[in-house]
Amino acid sequence: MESQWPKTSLADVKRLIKELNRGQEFTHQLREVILENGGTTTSMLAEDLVEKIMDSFCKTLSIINSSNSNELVSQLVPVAAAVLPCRKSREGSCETYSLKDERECNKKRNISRTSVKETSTLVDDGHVWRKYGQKQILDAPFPRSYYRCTHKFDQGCRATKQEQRIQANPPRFRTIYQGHHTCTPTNNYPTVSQILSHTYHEDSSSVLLNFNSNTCSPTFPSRKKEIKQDVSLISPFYYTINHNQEKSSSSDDSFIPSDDHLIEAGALSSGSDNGDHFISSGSVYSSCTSTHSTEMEMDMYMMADLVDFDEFINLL
DNA sequence: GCCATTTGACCCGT
DNA sequence: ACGGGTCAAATGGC
Repeated sequence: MESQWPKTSLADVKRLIKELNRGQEFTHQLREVILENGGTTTSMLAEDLVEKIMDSFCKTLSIINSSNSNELVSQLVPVAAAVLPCRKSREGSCETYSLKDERECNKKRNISRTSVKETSTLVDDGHVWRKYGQKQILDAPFPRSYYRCTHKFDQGCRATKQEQRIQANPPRFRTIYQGHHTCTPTNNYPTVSQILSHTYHEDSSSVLLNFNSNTCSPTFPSRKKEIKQDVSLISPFYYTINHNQEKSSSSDDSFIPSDDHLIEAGALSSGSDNGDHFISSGSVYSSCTSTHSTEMEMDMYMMADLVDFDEFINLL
């Protein structure tokens, strides 16, 4: 299968995967260290691991950048900045993050993540919310509803959202998500091999691999209709690896023009399902369709868990 | 009876 | 002082 890839693109993808995998492993180790220390201020070891994670992600960005994939980089940088802890400038540090970036990062540290989604209907984003207030907003024709994650008190999850109707006819709703879910999953996640095995054994079926280790929602549905999760919250991007030289219709932003395959990235539209290119969030979505395309949507927040990227790329 | 929603009161930032 | 966000008692549905 590797021969189907253009050499340079394949090499870049493999390097990218490897670096992501490293970041995953280091993050995992860091979590272990933090857990061992009972969540208190950690040691030089933890600091070193954070450095490695930063290095890993910076290299990933450089690899992508060298592939002239500016659009993907433009999406990766803010995501990585949100994921990774800010740090002081240090000799030999990755050039991807400038001092200005770090200042911006520090400035935004205490600002909770916010995203806005406008939809024609109030869709179930897969999370369990508890309404805690409603208020009439000045100069707004419709009241605004306030929701918090149902796990706010039992798990300290601080995710909230606001919903407000902004237009009567046709109906239009604005949902503002703040913070991200820190509640723990209630079930186990499949491995990549499980995903691929499941996918290829069930023709035209689809499965979801959820990277979102803090999700409150079901994570391994077998049917597309069940794969409805919060798209806006995690600022996702996604890749399409098309084995049939067909440009995916799920994105307008091709970042690696290639001979045999396309890997695409783009911001997701709100919860759309356009047949073969179903979009979900916080997840890797694999679809074994008639075009044999595989879509991967990667939640960069959740790199610490679940997926062996080397195994994944080897299986492609 | 339990749990989610409603809604007026209160808090806080500007 | 005002407006937006949150709290918490009251209410309603199962």
